[in-house]
Amino acid sequence: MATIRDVAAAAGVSAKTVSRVFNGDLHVRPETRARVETTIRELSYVPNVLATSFRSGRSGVIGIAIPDIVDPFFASIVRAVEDVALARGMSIMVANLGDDPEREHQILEWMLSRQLSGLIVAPTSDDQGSLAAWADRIPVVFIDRAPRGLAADTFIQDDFCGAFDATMHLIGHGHRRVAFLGGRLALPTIAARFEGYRSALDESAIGFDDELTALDASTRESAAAALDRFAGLAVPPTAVFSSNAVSTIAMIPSLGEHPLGLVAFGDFPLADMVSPSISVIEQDPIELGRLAAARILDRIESPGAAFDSRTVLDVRLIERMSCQQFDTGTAAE
Amino acid sequence: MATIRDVAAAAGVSAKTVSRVFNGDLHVRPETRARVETTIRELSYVPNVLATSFRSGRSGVIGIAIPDIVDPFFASIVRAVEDVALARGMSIMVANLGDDPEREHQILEWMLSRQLSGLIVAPTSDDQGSLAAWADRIPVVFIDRAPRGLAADTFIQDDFCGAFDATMHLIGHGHRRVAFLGGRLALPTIAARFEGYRSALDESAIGFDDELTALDASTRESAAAALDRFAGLAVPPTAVFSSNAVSTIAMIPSLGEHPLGLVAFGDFPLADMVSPSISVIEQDPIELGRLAAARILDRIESPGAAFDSRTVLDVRLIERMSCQQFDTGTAAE
DNA sequence: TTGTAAGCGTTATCAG
DNA sequence: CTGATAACGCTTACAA
Repeated sequence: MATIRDVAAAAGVSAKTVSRVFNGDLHVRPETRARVETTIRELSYVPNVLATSFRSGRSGVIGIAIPDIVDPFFASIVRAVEDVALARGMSIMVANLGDDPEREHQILEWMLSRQLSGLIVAPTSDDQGSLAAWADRIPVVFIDRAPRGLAADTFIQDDFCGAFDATMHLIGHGHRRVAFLGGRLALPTIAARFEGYRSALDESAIGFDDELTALDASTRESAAAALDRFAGLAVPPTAVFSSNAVSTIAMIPSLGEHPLGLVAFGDFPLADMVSPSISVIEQDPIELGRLAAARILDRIESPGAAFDSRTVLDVRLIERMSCQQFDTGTAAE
Repeated sequence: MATIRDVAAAAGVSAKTVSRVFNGDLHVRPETRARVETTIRELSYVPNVLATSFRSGRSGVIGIAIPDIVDPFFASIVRAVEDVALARGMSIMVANLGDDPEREHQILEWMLSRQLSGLIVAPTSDDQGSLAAWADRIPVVFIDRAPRGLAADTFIQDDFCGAFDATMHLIGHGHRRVAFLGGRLALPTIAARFEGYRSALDESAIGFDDELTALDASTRESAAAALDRFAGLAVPPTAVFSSNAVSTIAMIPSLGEHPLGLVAFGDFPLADMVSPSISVIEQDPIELGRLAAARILDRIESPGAAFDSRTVLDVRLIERMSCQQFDTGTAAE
């Protein structure tokens, strides 16, 4: 491994000159530059990234912490971030937070102690106040889930409106008993979707019924139990709004036994291929990732511009068949 | 940010002593140790990782390069690797290779120049000879796809037998015309599966028919075109062996129009929920990831033990409904 | 335009 | 048991 000094010696210049050539400094005589460049190639010199980042105090690494890389939604975000980062000469470090706030805390501390140049987080805990100390040292951007206890750039989608539209759509199909399925209300996304759901109910003069809410539905078993409970109610629901893709996927096996109307938040692979095909609120993880990455990069390049913006991406309903299940025939229009 | 010297000054010792305390060196008087530890806590001193890794020449980062993080198979591998790495105090750096050999080359060079402690690769190109120079400097482990032009630890699954069993299973259901769908034969996995498929044909005294192979089926459009072509054949196939999950998922929409028997390599979410449910050869990405990570860590800790092993994980057939489609009734047993 | 010297934070070496 | 010193490879000030 040739060092900058090896190159300098071989080219008969000082280390600083080699450094200048490598960093495109203009104040180098063309012939000197040419000579150094030749030597660099001959010795196949590659700067030691460890030394460079140590010296500069910046690692050139963007951290991205998400609940679960196996979820295609977050995987798409990660890929979008990687594309943007790579194009600007940075690399990414991925961390899976899971859904344990304690683990989140440990992992974020761990990542941050690695002198990241920036951090993108989709948090799982309900308070990010502990990041405040870090946030004014390095750029932190939140994605998909807004931070609590901390002001920072945030890129989310319109959870409220998406849920509102989804619920309204079911109501438009004549449903009066619409259940809410899945998700932890401690998450800002789920909380906003819950609000959207309730607003749609209010708007339609349908009272909210506590019994029609089932939060634990992340596995096939728990989703089945939730639908069973619904079926046992005095006045069972005829439709369900599923608040997240994990719950939607978990409930699919039970849909045969419980043919409920359904609109779900979050598209997923094969949503159009199961029967019935699932009507969904479509998000745009790639755009979300791109925007967050671009913002992080901007903040890294101009640390002065510390402003906290909130960008809300629109979502849209993709109508498939599941919303027509059990259609009571009293469509709104 | 307190440095080691701040702690040393505050505790009235030298930097080296603080270093010793931090690294659990035994040659420190208990009272000195106690004093230093107190100071460390008071100043909330955290060693600068950049400096440490610069000094040691090792980054403490394991690179993991895969074709596509959005593919749940590779996402599971990444997560397993992360779990193992984190438990041993290392972090991971993920890179998406795509399916462009040129991009693979650039990205691997890029990663390697970052002084990784180790690298796990599922390569996309057909020659990894260019990694040889790196491979004897840092541990490199291949996963899912065996390397070519280079000897290194490898963790793969039994592609040949999986494909053989899948094809045999279809033949057992009475099929005599079994097509092969999807995948780039340049990949060692697909090549081995193709061999398995042909061997099953041979074993059953069914001639291989070139026309029953359709490699381009990674999108819904191309998969549909492939099945259309099959249907137009003089003697069309009655069943298909799909060599990879991407092609399987791509062909699902066409299955309605072309009700072929099907066994597919690679399980995927909702494979049991589409109709017909898809019989698959199940792999174990988590075990694959765990093994590869453990090996990398071992190699990092004992660089001397440079041996090249090849571990082949078993796969197994999960029978669902798609293999019975178009059943000709002449079951083998 | 080019070079010199100093130092980023940590740890290995060698004294004491 | 503890400390001074040097060194890792690079870049920033400051000179020349």
